[in-house]
Amino acid sequence: MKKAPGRTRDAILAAAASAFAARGFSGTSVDTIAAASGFNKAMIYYHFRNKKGLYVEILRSVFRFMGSRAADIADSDLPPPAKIEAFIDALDSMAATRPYMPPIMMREMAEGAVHLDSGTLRLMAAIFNNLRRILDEGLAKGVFRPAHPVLTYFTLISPIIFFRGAAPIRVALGKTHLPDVRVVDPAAFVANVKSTAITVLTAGATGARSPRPPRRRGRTNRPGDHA
Amino acid sequence: MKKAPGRTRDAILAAAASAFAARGFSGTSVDTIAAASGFNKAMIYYHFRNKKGLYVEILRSVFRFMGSRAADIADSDLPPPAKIEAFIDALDSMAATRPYMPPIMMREMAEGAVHLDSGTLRLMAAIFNNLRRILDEGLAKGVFRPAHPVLTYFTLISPIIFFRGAAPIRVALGKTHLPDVRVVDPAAFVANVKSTAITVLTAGATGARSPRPPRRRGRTNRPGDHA
DNA sequence: GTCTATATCGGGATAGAC
DNA sequence: GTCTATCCCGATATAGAC
Repeated sequence: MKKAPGRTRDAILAAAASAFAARGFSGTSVDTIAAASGFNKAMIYYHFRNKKGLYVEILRSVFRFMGSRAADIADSDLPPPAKIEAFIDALDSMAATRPYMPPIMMREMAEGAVHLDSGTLRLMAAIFNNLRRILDEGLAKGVFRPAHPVLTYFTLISPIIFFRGAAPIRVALGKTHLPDVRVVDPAAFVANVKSTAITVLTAGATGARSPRPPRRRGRTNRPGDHA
Repeated sequence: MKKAPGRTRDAILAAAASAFAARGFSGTSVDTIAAASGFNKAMIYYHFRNKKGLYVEILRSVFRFMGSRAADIADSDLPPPAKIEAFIDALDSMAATRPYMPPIMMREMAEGAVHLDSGTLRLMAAIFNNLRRILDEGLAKGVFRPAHPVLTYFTLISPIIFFRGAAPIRVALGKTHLPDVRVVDPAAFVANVKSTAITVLTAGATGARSPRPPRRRGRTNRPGDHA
């Protein structure tokens, strides 16, 4: 049925990503992945060295992709605040497009990145460094105030990853124990993260012109959207 | 050597919490926990039903503790902004005192809370509801603007959990790939989360008197980090 | 490249002595 | 309450046919 070159590999990778996201590395059996991919278990060992090899391959692609997007944004000619917004948008759209990313990232964080070889760690560091470049540029241009890059990094990344990654538990809790809580639109959440970031970064900057005054768009924050 | 009543149980719980945090539920073997606790594997099955029973016991204690702290704060007579700060402080001090908490929470989020029975989910919901009470009180008193509780919840929780939970990878990355990055003081990070939260919540509130004008302490944050 | 066995072993769980 | 010994399933990994 399925014969295209590299197709098998991709099917396995896709199935594995979802499975690893849902149940973690050791919680996922190779048989499960094989079944989900539509192929046999032996194919996994044919295309990848072993279970960990498959897992690391996924991690690498995740961080590589994020790193290249971050580099594109940092290299662009957008003004720094727009770069920050683009950075957040990119992160969120990746999380939305590839729902396996947030859980996998959360698990790796919790695990202390023991599965990450030096090359993959470099990819992670690259993402951070691109954010740092944006911050430095904004500072040099006088549109950002000084901000610790690590602190900023976590403040931007964590809400997106957490919100997207916690989607299943969020809806489960909403249905059973918090039925009166209005569902949160992901776009509203992202808009909120963006406007928060911009305001924090631009407030008190040395430079005169704040190229994009922090206004709220969307109805993230409107009278009466409390519970 | 160790004979005090309930001491064995506690030793097992402590060893299990660390192990589960580091390697997850299925990544941790019962033998490992037994060895770390100083007891034998059979003792685990004597004191707890099975591996999952032990795990759920830990989850329950975590959420119960957080829930009771949150309730205390919500019930206190502090002004709402101080309650928010106390809420954040409590969360962070729990994460600092019990380093196993952030990783376990991150893993449970990623897993969609499949290990959580209805009772434990109620405990989680209780934490959220206490935050919501604080927000409602602030709104009623005119010191907070309307804010969606879920959005606020994630914005407060995720940076703390992420930052504390990612401590191992943070230092590892810092040493190997980002040697020039200044180490972030957890206290500075928490201060930043607090001042951001307060400013966001109080900005544009209807009420006249803001019982605690959002001033920043520490140098994490300065003029106008609202949004 | 893809499949069907199958070897091998780790780990959850229990029996039963002390 | 605590230990040793053991059962046994499930999961990684491989051999080898097609």
